[in-house]
Amino acid sequence: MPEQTAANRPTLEAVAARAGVSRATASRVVNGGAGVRQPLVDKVRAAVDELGYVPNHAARSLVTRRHGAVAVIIAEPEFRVFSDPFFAQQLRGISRELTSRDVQLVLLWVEDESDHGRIARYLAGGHVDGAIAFSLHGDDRLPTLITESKVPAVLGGRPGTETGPTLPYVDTDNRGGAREAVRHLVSLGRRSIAHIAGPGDQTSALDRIAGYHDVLIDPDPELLREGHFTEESGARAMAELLDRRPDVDGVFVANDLMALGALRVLRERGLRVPQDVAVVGFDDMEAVVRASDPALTTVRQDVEGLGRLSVKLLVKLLNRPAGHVPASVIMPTTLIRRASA
Amino acid sequence: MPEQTAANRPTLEAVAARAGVSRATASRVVNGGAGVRQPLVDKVRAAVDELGYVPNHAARSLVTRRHGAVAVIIAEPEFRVFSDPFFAQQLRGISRELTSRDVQLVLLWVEDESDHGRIARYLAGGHVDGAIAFSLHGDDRLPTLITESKVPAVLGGRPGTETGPTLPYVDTDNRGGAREAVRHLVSLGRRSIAHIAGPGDQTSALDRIAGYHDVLIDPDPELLREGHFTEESGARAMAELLDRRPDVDGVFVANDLMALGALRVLRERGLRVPQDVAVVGFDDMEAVVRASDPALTTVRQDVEGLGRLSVKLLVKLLNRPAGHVPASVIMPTTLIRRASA
DNA sequence: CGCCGTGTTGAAAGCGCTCTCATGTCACGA
DNA sequence: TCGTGACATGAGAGCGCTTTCAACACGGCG
Repeated sequence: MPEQTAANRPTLEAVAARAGVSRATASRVVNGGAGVRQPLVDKVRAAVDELGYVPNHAARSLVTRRHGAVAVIIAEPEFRVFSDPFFAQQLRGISRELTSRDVQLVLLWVEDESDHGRIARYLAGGHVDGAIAFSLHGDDRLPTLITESKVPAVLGGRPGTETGPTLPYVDTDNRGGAREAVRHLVSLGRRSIAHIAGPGDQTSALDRIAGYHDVLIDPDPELLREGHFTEESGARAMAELLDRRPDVDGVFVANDLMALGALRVLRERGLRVPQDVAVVGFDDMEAVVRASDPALTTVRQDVEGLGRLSVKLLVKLLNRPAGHVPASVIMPTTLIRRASA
Repeated sequence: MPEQTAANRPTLEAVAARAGVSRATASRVVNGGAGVRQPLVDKVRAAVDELGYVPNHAARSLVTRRHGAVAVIIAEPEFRVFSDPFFAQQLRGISRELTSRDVQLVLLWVEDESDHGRIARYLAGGHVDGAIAFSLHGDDRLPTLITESKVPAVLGGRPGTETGPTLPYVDTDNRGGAREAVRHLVSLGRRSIAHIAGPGDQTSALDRIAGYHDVLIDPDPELLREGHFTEESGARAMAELLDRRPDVDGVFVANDLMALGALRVLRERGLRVPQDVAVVGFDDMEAVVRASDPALTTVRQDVEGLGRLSVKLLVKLLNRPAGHVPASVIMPTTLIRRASA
């Protein structure tokens, strides 16, 4: 491969000349070689190798109107992205899946509403073939914005109370997973089963509450407490719970991190887990589960799989017969039984 | 702004026609309007607004050979990205700084050496104006790869034992910060000062060790223990330390997370901090520091600033007079005095 | 009054590629 | 032998933009 800088890259023209074919034929070979006879294919391939030819993406996009790139929009205030592996893991799933399709990932990090204009402009600018937005909160205007930009897009996580045309989404079966967790506690013979929920502006938290209510009809409101998905808020919720309902013998906690806090408080109060109080978490986050004592029984969700799935859904959307929007996808959960329940 | 899909976007031609000027003049206005008289500037601006014109990036790149995009290469095995806010924070700094310059961020996540080919191809493909790679380990071939791709690039963090042409980098003053930490312990009158270091394949860990040695000439090797930057490894190192050198009265721990583990062990052993053993961490990671008891004295590094700085350095590199490579940049640290030392 | 420099505008080339369409080739059947 | 259809190939248009260069207008100066 000859020495070359960004400036003097060989063009398809050069490849064609070297291979003794037309630019059109060279182009066909570079794009798969369909409809070109083998000897010519070989010649062109050889020329490509010898010259170190790499197609010019801008030129290609100009004519194909495709970009081989997808925007990933993270709308999340700083603290959550940092405290929660959830995002990194989902992003990794997306990254892997895009990579395997040879599609680039353009990261758009939205800090607040003041960024909306920029995002809208970028999407409308037609720089990407599609978009994946994840982590949306109840009142987020982002889905509307994205819809208006006309860029094919999917959401990671069920959107909130958006009206208007909705985008397809992927999500974990939060409600079903919660049901399974609570049913498990019931099957252990627990009578006073509490729920430490996540923040009410996130659909995942709401869905888990719904699952709790699916199984336990009309529970004492004191048994339902809200945390912020952090260890500390889980501890606080557990403490309050014990103060008001000392008879509690089972707790379904909306995520593992809060469950960790709950376990700590139970330990501090001298209560045995699972004998006195059985605890079930949600997520099956490796680092957290490993740190827990006793080992945490929890509802596993495949976060990386969620990321991958969002890409698959987007791809389906991009290849759809015009006007047909694919259905949203819900990923199943698995109850992982360990020592805590 | 008229209804439009990705397909029927107005072109510069349309804007020019509507404004009653040539395409060339319209282009000048769109790109700042230098050398065009005010009345025409206004007319073109109006036409742009009325038509909702957005320049076609591919067409522009094709002629300017610039892309308005930078690749950010994360080379890190899964577990660290997740356990350590360091990366998200640095990424956010980069994202913010690029956004403010209207440059897009293309994320390339490198899992292992098998991805190197793909990365090299992408960089050589000339899709981006520059690259920022961060989190490199001692034997990483990535810098070489990047250098060979001829794409202007900077590194986040001092690279390891690479030979050959090195890329400019940004890094925290790990050595200076470590010196400051150890000097502080000395100033407190501590006599047996230990160091719990990070893994030996990372330059940041090595530099902090060097800083420790700068202050303490020829310390007992037993006072130096290695961890993996995790809470647990910090605890283990502290336990070993106490077993072998029960006289230890000061510890400089290479990061806050390990310091947290060290504090836990000290507490478990009934030792008072700082009275019996003074502890200094490194990073000043908010979430960790908040969880520590007593409040952790630590060396603050501005991680987000590091990310921003890497962008600034790259910009300098891109605008350099040919052949002139800007110098690497080291960011200063600050000792934050709290209760633990 | 003519010339020249300065500043503004437009015509047109061309960035590197894809893709349509016309042309050519070849095997086969009539 | 010739026509025919299937397939392979090349010529060339054109994607939307920037940028050079020529043309032109205008004012000041000799």
